[in-house]
Amino acid sequence: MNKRGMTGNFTAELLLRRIQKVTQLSPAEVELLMSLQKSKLHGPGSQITVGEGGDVHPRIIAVGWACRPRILTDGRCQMLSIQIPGDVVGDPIDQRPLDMVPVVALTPVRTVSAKPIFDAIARDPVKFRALASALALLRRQEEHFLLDHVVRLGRHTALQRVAHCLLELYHRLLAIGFVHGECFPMPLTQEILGDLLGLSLVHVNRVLSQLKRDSLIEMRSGVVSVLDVSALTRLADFSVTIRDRPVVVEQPALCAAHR
Amino acid sequence: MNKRGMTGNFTAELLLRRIQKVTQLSPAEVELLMSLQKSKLHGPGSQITVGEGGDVHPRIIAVGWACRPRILTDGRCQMLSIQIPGDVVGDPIDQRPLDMVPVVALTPVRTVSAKPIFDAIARDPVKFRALASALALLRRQEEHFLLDHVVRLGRHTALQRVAHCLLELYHRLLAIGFVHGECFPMPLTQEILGDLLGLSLVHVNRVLSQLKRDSLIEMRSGVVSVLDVSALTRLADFSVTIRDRPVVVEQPALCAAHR
DNA sequence: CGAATGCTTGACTGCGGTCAAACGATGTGG
DNA sequence: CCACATCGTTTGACCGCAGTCAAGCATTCG
Repeated sequence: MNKRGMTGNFTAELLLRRIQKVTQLSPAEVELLMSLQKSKLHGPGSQITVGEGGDVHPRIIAVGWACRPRILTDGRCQMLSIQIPGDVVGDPIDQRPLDMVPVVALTPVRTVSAKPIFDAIARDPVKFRALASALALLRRQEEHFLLDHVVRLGRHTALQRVAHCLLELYHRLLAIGFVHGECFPMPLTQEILGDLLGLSLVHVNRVLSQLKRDSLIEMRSGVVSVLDVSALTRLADFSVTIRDRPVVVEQPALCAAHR
Repeated sequence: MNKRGMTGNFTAELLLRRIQKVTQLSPAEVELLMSLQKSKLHGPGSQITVGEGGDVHPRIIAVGWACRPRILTDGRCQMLSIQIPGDVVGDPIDQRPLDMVPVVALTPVRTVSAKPIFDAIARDPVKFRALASALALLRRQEEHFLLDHVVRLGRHTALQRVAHCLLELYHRLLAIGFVHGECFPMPLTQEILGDLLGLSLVHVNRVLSQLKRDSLIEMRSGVVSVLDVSALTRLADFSVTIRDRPVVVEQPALCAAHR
């Protein structure tokens, strides 16, 4: 159904779209990405990256949303991240702790194995040089979201956290073409949002109601409409730093900005 | 003053001690580490990693404590991490966002340039193979602390956050031989602790008072005594996962533990 | 239809923030 | 040497954001 009548490998197209916005891939690399097969289905609650033997399998999310939960001893839960289509999980390079954490499907999720990619890069680093650096960029983006997550949890009010989270999702979904006008799909329940943002289910609901009341967003049946991006951005102290190098703080004077 | 009468390069000894607990280095690698010179002094509030031109310089902290602050638009501050002697900052490999963030001295800090290390690894990856993998391990440890930080900020009470933080510092300082008995140096002010743990200065004080009142810790003039490690560990839901592979969660069932 | 899941609302409570003042230690200049 | 400023800690009073408990509602599904 593609305009160019390709094989219709919907899977890698998202990742490809994302990568090609920042990196020029060689034909061989594009071909490798488009050749990925063997998609696998994961029901909600099942682990995506951890295989039967306990070893980690790299996979690309094609459809559905996932997360990386950390379960506390009292049974409560804190999400480290949210994964959406086009995200690579279980990246074996560097054995990063974040990628060693189990990834759990939140909706029905369809993935393809990314092992051919990493095998190819390991076999011929030169030929797949651009692809490797594109994946490194994805890793950096992920860590960037993690740093934002820390600030969000540490210093933002509930209102700011929800707004900031919606904006992050807005920009991430924009990059894979999932935003139509000002609307995007948002299958996360309010309980999951609470576990992500360090809030209670009830309070997430109250905050969302307020955002709706103030006409900043709309939300119906799994679809969010961001009515006022700039107002939301101001409210959430959100900075669009999806680029390569983060902004460097001007002042050497630590927290001298304290008034 | 060393038992073996070495050059007395106190600097790299801490890093060396840390590395040799987990990795066997070759004589050439040890020699490289011990040959590092040109230590530089940074006053409190000054940036360590960012040089004059805005480029990032890798350095090893020899003396003093530092942090990675994120300043919000309203002037408040959230620390992403705390750095202690033996920590490598501004690691250029992978251009990790965390290592691109400015590192700011909290006390007077003495560092040495780690550039010779990364140059050597780039020049002869085989010869300095063990050193490279040791540095990769340090990066992983750092990311591990970051993940803990997220959980701490998201789901812990003020009491747990402070306890958890003290335990993290306890174990990190233990690894570089800075813990004597149950005491260790702790030059962080309560304001900095607040900025690290997402709490107000006042509340940090209240919590510390409570921990003292309950005889879990003592604290006088920049020295902390952990009186009851196990009680503190239980209180803070702290897990000692400084090893290579993090523990894998048993249950595939997401947050089914929710009672 | 009932059961399960997720959303919404209200009442109440308490953890932790804010404001303010005072105290102790350290340092500095007249 | 003392007066004074600075920095960090400590304490009290007050308040509000957000958690908890509980019930009711909406939607989907078997």
